[in-house]
Amino acid sequence: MTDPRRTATLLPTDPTGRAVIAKFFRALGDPTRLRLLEFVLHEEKTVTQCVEHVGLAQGRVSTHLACLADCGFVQVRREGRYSHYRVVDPRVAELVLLARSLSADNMAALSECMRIDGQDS
Amino acid sequence: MTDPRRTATLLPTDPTGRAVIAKFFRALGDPTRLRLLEFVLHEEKTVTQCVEHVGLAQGRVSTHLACLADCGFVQVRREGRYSHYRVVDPRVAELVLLARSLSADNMAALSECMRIDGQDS
DNA sequence: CACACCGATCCGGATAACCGGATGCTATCG
DNA sequence: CGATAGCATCCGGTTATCCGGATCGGTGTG
Repeated sequence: MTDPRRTATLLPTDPTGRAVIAKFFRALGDPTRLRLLEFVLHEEKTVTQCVEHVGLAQGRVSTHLACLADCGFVQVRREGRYSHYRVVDPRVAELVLLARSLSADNMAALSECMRIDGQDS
Repeated sequence: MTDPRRTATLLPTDPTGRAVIAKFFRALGDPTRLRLLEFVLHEEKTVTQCVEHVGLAQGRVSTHLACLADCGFVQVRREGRYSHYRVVDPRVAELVLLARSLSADNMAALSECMRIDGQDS
């Protein structure tokens, strides 16, 4: 940021913003972020609460939450020295549920797919 | 396949299969795969057609398609030496449209999110 | 005002994912 | 039956992503 030139996204590598949609999906493609998303789905949580919940370093959790906020999945509400995160848009839950139902029919193949996260043996 | 121990996914790191869902989303988190998915959304395409469409190496495209198939987004139909790929489940289009509508409201923040694909300046 | 608390950002290091090019396998064609 | 076309898989290299630990700003508290 602090970008002098406003040409940040002039030629977005593709006409329909596919790269942006891909980024959007990648934000959901991390177990920790998914976990955090579920955690703040129904009620506001502070960063510290999230840290306790997922058990990762505070800096990491803060970054994950900021990422989710950038991508529009969660909202931040600052109050004194606390930051409260929460999901507001109901389409978020809808999206996750749709993904869950879609992947339920393919759990086997999906979990054996070595082309993503190829952990063998 | 050829799996001696059937304990492939005994303790999947999380109870609800969050890791699998994350994998599922990551499959959609690549611009090329997204492009291929759209390409085979309404009609069957061979690998060669896909290669011509996206302009990447044949082996790469083949792998991308296999990945999409593993994750249940597309189906394969083998005919002679041709492999025809296609989207069958209508929920796939639904999922992508939902993502598009959700990200549309956050294009600005999303495209500037440096925490994913941090390409600066 | 000094101090503890909360949260955001920066840093190097480790791992996963993407890529092109080469190779192998099967099916069709001449 | 040799040659070729269509796909799938393997390989080394580059880039992105995730991580913990350290640091820095801002906010209350004693």
